[in-house]
Amino acid sequence: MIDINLIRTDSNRVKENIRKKFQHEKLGCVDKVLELDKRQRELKIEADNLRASRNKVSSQIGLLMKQKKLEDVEKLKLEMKKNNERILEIDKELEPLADEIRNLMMTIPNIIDDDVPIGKDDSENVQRLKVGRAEVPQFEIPHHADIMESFAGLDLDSARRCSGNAFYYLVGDIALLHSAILTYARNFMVEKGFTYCIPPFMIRKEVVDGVMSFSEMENMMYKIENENLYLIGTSEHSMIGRFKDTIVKEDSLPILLTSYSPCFRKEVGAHGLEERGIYRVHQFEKQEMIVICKPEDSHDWYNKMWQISSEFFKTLDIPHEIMECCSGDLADLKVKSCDINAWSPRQKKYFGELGSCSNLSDAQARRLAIRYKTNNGTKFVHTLNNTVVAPPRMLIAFLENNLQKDGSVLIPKALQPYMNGRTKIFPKVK
RNA sequence: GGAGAGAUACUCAAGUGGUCGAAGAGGCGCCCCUGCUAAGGGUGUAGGGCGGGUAACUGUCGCGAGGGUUCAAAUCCCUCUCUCUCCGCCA
Repeated sequence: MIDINLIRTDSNRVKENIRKKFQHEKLGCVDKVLELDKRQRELKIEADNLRASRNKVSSQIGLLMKQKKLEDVEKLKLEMKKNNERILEIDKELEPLADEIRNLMMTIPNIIDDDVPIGKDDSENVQRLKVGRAEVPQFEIPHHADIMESFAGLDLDSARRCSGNAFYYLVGDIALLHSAILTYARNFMVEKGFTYCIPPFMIRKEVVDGVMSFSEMENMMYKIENENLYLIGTSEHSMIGRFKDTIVKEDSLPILLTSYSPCFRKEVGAHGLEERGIYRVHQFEKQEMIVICKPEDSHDWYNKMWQISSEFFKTLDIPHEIMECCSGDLADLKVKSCDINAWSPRQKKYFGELGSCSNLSDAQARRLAIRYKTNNGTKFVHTLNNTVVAPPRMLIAFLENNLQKDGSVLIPKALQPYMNGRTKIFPKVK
């Protein structure tokens, strides 16, 4: 939700932003908000004036009561009855007006950053950076599910029987690798100055509404039956929720956190849920980074954050690219966002979303009332989030890029301490 | 799950129908004292949301949320939510 003042003072900018995002059907919302807002203010002024006179008369009545001038009191009471009827009328008209404005405001997207590339959808995202040598080896790289199976490391059949489609068992070295990557990622972030945090894995509806748009919620969140609780889709949700309705100290900013959590996603509407392997699943684990900072600093933090991800990937010998999301691919709450895609020597292209770095500016802060105090009043903070690593997906890239011709997989130096010093793992199944 | 207590501004906290933007305190500003620190004395100051006004200023709403009673509600009534404490259960 953007500041309504921006619509009042510079509605063209808001409209221009909507055009940039190719959501032309929402252009009418802006004028509608202006119109409703005008009417709302007119009514409010009238009601405020009526209330002012009521307040005045009420204290008069108090005085007259003391002087026992009862007939005057009765006269005034009658007057106020009429007064109140009109107030009630106005309130009735005001009530749906406020809801309508709020609903419209919720659909108006956040103002995107000036340097976000303009484009309709993800096909127009722009490559910002390429790191590592994207090579195709002499031998053929099998599908990641096959690689895992060669290590006896993946059991999808049992997972389907136990939990259904898009669940998985990781076993043995593959499972160890999974956990090693997470632990490594956690320590990596702590060394960058981030504080490690384990958040709740379920959150209340109010927090859900604060951190994501309605359509995202519908497609992602699992609700707990008979409870006002949802399973988190990412620790970002509970990490930002941690600050709901708080005023943080100015000198505590920026707040740098790295959190671990399992993530649960319905993936409704996502294509290829039936696709083989563990690319798209209902449950995965993730190390996340969160930054809460002053508005003027969010731009810089955004750049720092995706660079940290890139550096992390580099230490795991994963060639990757940073793709800047174009205007049309940007979720409505986001000001700017980029994906980190890993090289797939099997598919011979970069593949999707091993991580996603976003600047939400004050969108979440506004909804959740997260502020900090300055010399002249309180201001909304800015919130940013970025994936450090989500191991199931990372495993795909990791295995493909570190696979050797003989079927073994190299463990990069950085990861070796977390794999009991092993430099290589070997397939179990011939 | 059972029982009890509570929710007031940045924080703590007083306040049971009219003079409550809401006592008091912390905080914050300035000054003094103490050679650091901890602490002490004096003095000043502000206060949230939404409106109107170039501005000084001004109107209104606000005391967990939503309803109700009343000319008038932090205060009375109803419903709901959340928090804390104790007990129970359990990694």
